[in-house]
Amino acid sequence: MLRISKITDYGTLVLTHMASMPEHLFSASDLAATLGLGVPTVSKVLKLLGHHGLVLSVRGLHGGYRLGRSPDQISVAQIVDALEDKPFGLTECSANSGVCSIETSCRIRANWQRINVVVRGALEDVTLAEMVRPVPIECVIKPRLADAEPTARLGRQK
Amino acid sequence: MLRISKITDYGTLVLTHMASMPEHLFSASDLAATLGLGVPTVSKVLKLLGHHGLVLSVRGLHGGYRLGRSPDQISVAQIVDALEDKPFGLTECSANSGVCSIETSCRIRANWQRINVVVRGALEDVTLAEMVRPVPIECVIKPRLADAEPTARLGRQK
DNA sequence: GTAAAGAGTACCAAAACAGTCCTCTTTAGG
DNA sequence: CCTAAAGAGGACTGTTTTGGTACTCTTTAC
Repeated sequence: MLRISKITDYGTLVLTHMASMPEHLFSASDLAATLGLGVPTVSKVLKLLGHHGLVLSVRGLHGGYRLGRSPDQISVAQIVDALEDKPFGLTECSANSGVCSIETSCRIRANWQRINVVVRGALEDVTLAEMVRPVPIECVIKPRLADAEPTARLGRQK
Repeated sequence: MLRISKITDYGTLVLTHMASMPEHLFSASDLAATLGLGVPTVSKVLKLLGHHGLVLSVRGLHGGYRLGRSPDQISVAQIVDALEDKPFGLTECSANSGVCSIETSCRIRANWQRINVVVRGALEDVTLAEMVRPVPIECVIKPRLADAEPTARLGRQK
């Protein structure tokens, strides 16, 4: 359905927050409390990020996590790769379905891969450093394409 | 998980096949047989496509479907819009989670929207007409991530 | 009037997600 | 060297999505 999973969303949140103090050591429970997420959830995210070197862990008493490299060396694509369980791609290579015998399907797949390249480029283009930087345009009022719910909770952040 | 759903995949297949004979009237069962898909599945796809004007239906005996407009007027984005049930966007606006009160989350969301724009642009850029055109490269053996031949039109990144 | 074709809706099984929990290892501090 | 805090690694489970089907109604050529 063309969405990133919740866990990836959490990942960007966690990493963005950590990027604001790149040298600081954060415990999972600290982060959970600060970001308003569950401790087990944050732990899971951090474990996965650790596997890909996006964060470094320090075990033992007074352990925690810190950023694995500088924020401008971490792209959104890397976060997605670390947290989404399936490999990147808009389409499953439908290679094993019988459909592949139809000659048109081959052309279709090639075109989807072309699209994939562009999408991935977009994800690689945005780094954590940019996520942290204040956004030029004001970001509060701007509605999403189909933002129906008029909850006013966004008003507090200016 | 950053994938299009199967139904969208089927939709591109069906439309691509129809685009090869834009004036011809196809019955759902014809298409199902040709493409090796189930009749109910193809029906579902065609019904949804019809709601968005991508195909026109002719009811009654000897009825069927034909393309709603010329292949170069149908973009992949339109197919996605017709067949994915949630509105386009990589992220749910996490509006209702408590996370929104954190000030960084606003910046993150703005950045995700930037990414959304690029992704959507990629989908809007590819038309059915292009999907039908023979692909320059041979496409059978080529593995997934390997190819990155940047088409001039698509090369928006960097 | 009938049969073929689409329209609309409801339903169910399977897969994916999200979140939690449990046990084991590491390590600072007393 | 014992303890408690923190991470590592799995396993598990309830819920949501999805994919596919089925059933009934409407339309229309002959």
